[in-house]
Amino acid sequence: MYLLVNRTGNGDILVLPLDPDGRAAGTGRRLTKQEFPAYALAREPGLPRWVWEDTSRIYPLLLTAGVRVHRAHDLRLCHAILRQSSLTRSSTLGRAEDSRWDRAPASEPDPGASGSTLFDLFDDADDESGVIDEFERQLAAVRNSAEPGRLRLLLAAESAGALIAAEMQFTGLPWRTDVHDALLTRELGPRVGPGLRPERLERLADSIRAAVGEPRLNPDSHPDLLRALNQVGLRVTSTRAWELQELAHPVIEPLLEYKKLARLLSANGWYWMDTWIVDGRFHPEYIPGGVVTGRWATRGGGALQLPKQVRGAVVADAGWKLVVADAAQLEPRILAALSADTAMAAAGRGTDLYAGIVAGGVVESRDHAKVAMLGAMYGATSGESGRLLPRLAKAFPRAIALTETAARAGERGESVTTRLGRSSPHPDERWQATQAQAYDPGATEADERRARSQAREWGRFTRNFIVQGSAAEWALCWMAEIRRELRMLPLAGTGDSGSEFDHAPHLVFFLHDEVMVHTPAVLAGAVEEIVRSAADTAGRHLFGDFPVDFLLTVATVDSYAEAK
DNA sequence: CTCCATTGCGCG
DNA sequence: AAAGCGCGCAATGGAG
Repeated sequence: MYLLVNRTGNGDILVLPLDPDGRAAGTGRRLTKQEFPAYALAREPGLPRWVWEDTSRIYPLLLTAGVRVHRAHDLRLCHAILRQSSLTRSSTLGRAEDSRWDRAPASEPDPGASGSTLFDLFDDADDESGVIDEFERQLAAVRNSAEPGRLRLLLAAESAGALIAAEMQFTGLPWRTDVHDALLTRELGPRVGPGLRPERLERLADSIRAAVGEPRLNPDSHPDLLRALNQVGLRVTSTRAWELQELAHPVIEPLLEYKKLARLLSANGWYWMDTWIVDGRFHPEYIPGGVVTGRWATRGGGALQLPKQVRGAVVADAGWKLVVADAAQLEPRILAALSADTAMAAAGRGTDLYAGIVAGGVVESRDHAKVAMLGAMYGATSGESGRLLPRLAKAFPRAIALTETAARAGERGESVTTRLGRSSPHPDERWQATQAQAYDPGATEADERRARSQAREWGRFTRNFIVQGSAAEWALCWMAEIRRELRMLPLAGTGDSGSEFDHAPHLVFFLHDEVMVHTPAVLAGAVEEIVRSAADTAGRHLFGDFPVDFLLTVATVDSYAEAK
């Protein structure tokens, strides 16, 4: 059963039951914002699927009232998928002109809170039926597509992801500011005021200045630093660490150390801590579908780039544990399943996939296996990776053929589609124009070269899209399944009935192919079991009976730094 | 002053 | 442009 939720201009909530085809079925109710959570809670036992425009805007209303829902359909996210998918290209939704559903949402939080806003205009222009019509179009597009089952799974997974994202932002990641502060002080020296360098950093800056003989040099200025390096005879064209690493000169060691610590200070220093850690929790804003391939993005706080350096500050509460799980070699396993390459799937059965490739005699070392695989999925042509590719192609012809086919499609400007139906965007007009230019009778050699290089570039994008995007789908299904099973977990032993989320295991972090669950210590074993079985379930959802393993590394720890 | 591109580096 | 995908963010410095 569907329950459509729509917000009126004055902040009230309209709820309307819909039939399986998305048509109004029964009478609607008008609720105030305050009444809505209790209403939702009362309906949850019937496991309705809540249909709303934007989970990130409406769900916090429920979360702040302590109410969580099982299932949702996020119209904005699902629209984006169906609009682009080659599987629904001929649907009404696929053929329509751009509408408000195709425009980025205004980033104002809580539109109902203030009086007259842009949102009121929306509501006057787009009443209830606009939302119902959109939902009907989406259901029809799925129903009439060649792969309704896959698309339904994708939309459910995407929407579940939106629920999880809102919940994780709301709950936050346990973060010990005292541990973080101690770590910063150990590395950088005691905290100093804004604009000043901590002691350790200042000393390194002095060493750098002395080594290049420029007492006033600001090591944070790339142009100045580059000039100074050239001045002392170092033939570098940039100040990148990997390039400096190769050189022998007294300035190199302090400079590399400076760069590392300066990065720590600016990216995850005290200022970051003050800004993002509230009451012992890190609350990043996750953006489901924020990356073209379907991966999540984040806004603020750099949650997807938490350096290993500071992970020690992520510590479970007293009496609690962190269960950290990581899908091992996810993308190559996805590739094996996508291409039904049984030899490659076999190489990863019950073991590290790269080790399996070595054991099969394809290459000599795990490092070679890894660099060759990554190269195949990213489109490397030269170097070690390029040299090893033929051996992979011989051992795993189906897998490599799939990546090549995806690349060729991109080079022609065509889109590619993931396992569940997310399609890559088409290249823009400038790309098309450059290609057209190369076919012009008057085209120069340079025109052709430019077109070819640009075509290859887009080919590398589509080549990777199909793997990265399908892996993102697997990860969403995995996490959705974890969430579902966690909620069914009996909370015996915690002295709690289970309605209070403060006492139940819950997801607190997600990083492309890695999840973290914060759980009462007594339930850690059960959580590990759930995380593992959810991976198998996700594999079956995407690939049916195809015999591919999705191996996990799972660790129950007190601190994130202990995982891996 | 604000806006924007560039550089560099963190993550998968 | 590291050799090859996808991101976010901070700092700098030039342009307006």
